[in-house]
Amino acid sequence: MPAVHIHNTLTGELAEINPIAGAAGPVTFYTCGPTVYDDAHIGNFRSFLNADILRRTIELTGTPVRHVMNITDVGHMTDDTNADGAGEDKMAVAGRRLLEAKKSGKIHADVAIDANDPMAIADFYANRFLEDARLLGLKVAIEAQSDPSLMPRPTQWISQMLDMIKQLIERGHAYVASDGAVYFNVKSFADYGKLSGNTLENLREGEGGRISAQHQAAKKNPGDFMLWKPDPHHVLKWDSPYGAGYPGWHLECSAMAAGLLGAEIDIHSGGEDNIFPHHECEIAQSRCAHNKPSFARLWFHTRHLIVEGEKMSKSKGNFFTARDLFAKGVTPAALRLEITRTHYRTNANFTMQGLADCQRMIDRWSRAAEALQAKVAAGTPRLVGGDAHNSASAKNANVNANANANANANANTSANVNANANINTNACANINHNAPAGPFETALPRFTQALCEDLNMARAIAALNEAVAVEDNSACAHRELAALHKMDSVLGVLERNTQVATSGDSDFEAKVNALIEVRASARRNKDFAASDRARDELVSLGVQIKDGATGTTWTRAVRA
RNA sequence: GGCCGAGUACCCAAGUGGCCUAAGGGAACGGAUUGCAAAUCCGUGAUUCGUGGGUUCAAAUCCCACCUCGGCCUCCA
Repeated sequence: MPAVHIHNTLTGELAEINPIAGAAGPVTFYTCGPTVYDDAHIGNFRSFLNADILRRTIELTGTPVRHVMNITDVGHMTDDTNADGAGEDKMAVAGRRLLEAKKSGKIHADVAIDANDPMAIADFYANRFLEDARLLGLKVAIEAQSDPSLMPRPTQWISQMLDMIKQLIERGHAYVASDGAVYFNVKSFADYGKLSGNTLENLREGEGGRISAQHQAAKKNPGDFMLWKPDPHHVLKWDSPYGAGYPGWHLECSAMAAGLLGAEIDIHSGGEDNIFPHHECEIAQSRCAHNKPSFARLWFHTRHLIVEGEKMSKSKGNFFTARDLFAKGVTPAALRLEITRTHYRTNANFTMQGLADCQRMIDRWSRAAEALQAKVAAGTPRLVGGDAHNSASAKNANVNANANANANANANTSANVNANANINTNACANINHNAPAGPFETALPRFTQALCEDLNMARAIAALNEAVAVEDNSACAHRELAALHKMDSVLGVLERNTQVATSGDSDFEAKVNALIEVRASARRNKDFAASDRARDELVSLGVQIKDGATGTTWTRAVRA
């Protein structure tokens, strides 16, 4: 198995992933998740899904991963000029927006939520986020259903944050300033700036226009950042030795990563905008509080997504949320592929055309999977040795394929296949070990290699596409299907290539099915004028029909 | 102003010194199929890599300048 190599923001070089826990893993991986004061947009999801692709790639090479992603339910400050201190909590702003959304009908008025309760707002959006994330195949969100600790929320970690502050003060890295707030002293940490390439000199005071003079005056150095803000009137506050208030937002990830993964971790990921200040500050806090030579060994940052060639930002309002797109009829699979297929360190250009391109690719892969499935079910593979072929094995084809996909890391040599056969004695009963490797088995090592080289998705996808274009009946369908599933274990699209149901679908479905029946009977009677009328009507309803060997199927056409 | 990325066909996008007269996908066009379509299948497609110089036997790839776009410089994935 090739080792995974990833560009490390901290060193600027390609680094091999060598788990702290040893070669057998697990790799400890922390991802900065969303702040749930609004629905996550596709740019957010690009960062989360790239982390998911990395995690699945590591798993593809046989190393388990312990992946943690926070859901931030503490409001970060919204007032730009007071980013280091006061300002309105985002949850309070979200509450107002919720009320407006209800008024305008964007959110059903009967959604029971108290817009004045920040925790209720956070819960509301966290649940919507988790729905979207699971639809998109974000593995950590799926795992969190059985182990919620994998997606921690900072409001549950306040005491650990206070412990860290205490440590930092005791070790001389933090101080209580004249304004009552606790700050981290950046001059006490020599490596401050190493991640972002910023030197304290280059961080010219106030250049971003977001530091208030009032707070600057209280700090020892202009670059010092807040660890605790006493504010007895804030919407969210906790007791502390420094007065009732709330923690500095960089602290939450440090505390949760340490608590759930360890004081030193293998990988930490986020969007490129997290590099500075968020991750720079995390490194400073974590290393100083825990007295360790490193925090995360490897920093993985995804560049931003642009939309139809233009910059996307919340303030401009030209962004899509995942659910916007699902409502238009975009499949989760197509969205997942569209926002992960471009290399994570380049700005990806999201387009509706690109979404359609991805859909066509996925549809073709799905057909290939179905064709292989059918061959497996039909017992097509030439059998070697004994009574392997029976109906039970055909019935289990699906299960078998998945079992193989998981166990069969490198199906290139017969030795490997035999090893797997021993593991899955029954499951592999009708595998033909003597058949030559088919196109998918041949593509798998190329696919894996491409991903191991800094997640080269384009090359991995090309390897798969080239395999799909080749028909090879001499290969064992079982093994071919396993190889295809193995590739999809990273891409994660085959399982979610269906449109998300919207409310009111059942009436619509009945109407569509009726029209399809009208058209079918008109065609049987060779009344083509009538059948074309029915077809036109279906098109105007936004329905796309496909005439297949077994009848007519339909999907909602994707609206622009 | 400082630091950091990127510009490859109509679109998305690999390739970072010779296997490049540039991968893969989509669009378009031609063919097969279809009552006609859609879907599907097959085929065609950049002598050229933002612009101008330079280095080299050899450049999309290295160097210099310029243009354009994006990110960070204490809200942001």
